[in-house]
Amino acid sequence: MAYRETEKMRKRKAEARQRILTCAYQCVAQSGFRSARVTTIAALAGLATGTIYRHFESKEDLFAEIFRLATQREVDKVAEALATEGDATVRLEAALRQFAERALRGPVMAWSLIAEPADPKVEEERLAYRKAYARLFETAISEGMEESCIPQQDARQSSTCLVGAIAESLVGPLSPAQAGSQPEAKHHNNDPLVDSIIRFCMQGLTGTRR
Amino acid sequence: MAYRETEKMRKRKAEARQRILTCAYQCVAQSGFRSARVTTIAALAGLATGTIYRHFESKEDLFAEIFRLATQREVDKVAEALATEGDATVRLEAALRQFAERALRGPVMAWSLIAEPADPKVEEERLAYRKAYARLFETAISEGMEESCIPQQDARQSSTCLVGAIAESLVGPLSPAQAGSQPEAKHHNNDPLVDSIIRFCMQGLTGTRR
DNA sequence: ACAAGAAATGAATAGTGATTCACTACTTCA
DNA sequence: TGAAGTAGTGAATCACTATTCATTTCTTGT
Repeated sequence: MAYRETEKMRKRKAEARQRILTCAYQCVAQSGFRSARVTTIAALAGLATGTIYRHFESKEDLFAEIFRLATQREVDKVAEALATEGDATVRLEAALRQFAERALRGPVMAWSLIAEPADPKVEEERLAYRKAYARLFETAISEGMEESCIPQQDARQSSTCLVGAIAESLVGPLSPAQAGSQPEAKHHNNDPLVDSIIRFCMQGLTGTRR
Repeated sequence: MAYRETEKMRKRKAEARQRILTCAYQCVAQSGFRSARVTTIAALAGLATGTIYRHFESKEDLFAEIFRLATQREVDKVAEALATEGDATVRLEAALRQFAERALRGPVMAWSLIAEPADPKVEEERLAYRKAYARLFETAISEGMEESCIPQQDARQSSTCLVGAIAESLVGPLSPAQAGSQPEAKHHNNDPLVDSIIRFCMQGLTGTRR
């Protein structure tokens, strides 16, 4: 016997894998899934094309993983906003705001996550992603109903509507056609667009004019 | 000179074009854009593959046109529902219901129109399609504000939220993963799903609990 | 240093389907 | 009927990239 995988090698492989993910992420964040090429990613990572395939089954799998990562990041932020002080409506409002503002700040990635056409495996992840948001909101709505600051309703259905209303409102501003028109480093805090989305959503939830 | 396009020929060509559209429509309604093949469509229309290209620039163009047609049909129906008697809220509610119920009745086409990944030109049409709905709703909302049965708000923004909330709520039930589970000839009138979507939407609009 | 194996390489391959185009068949009109 | 022009045909081509794999380079333990 002569070669056995050692800790050092394991680590190096893990690093390579990580680097691939990072570079692929970068590609996608820069111009979406559609135009991301395996060859480009490999070059960017300083690896040969074939090497990608030692770390990932297929391009689709790689992309699905990127999607999962990007998603996790977003969902975590929203979960965080949802975990602050205040009654359910306050927390939900903060969460919706977080969702919308983050999307407006990273429009290409947001668009890829929300609306860009993609391969089946990625689409699957997308459904999961939307469900993750919906679940988060659903829980908060249920809590709100218990605290009775939100009237009785089908929490799952309402959360789906929330996700839809926000996503749709963002598609216009996010879609690549509009890409150039967004001045780069805009803050998007207190964006009136975000305010009116949130007003609609909160009204839909509470049935209370604001 | 010997051959000049005559009325008869013009008509025959128009018919062929129409037939292509019909067959393509059928393909899409049956299994979506992704799996529709130019060759299949040609065969279905009783034409050679190449003939398709005498009538349409490219597959993308053909599909964009189908999308436009299908869209027009749907939008017209919603416009119709919006043109009935009653105050703005009543009419809007009827329109939303029409939108949702029609989608549930023709799930494959609805999914293609709402969510199926597609080529850029088709995606462009999709944006237009969603905007067409939004515009319709927007007008009704504005009317409602004048009639003061709907409180003051950004009508465009709200209409976008409506479209998003409905579309998102339908994606789950329509997505091909669920396809088999829908018993074929279900009525979808008084579907509780539709009711709760509509409740959310109308609350969002009016801020009035129902 | 060497043998045994693992990892990396990247040019060549392959699958997929849209699109082309040289050719045939048809239409028109004198 | 025949010349001129148009429509229809469909097998062959092309474009695009993901993926493969024979070969090379690197690691490891003796």
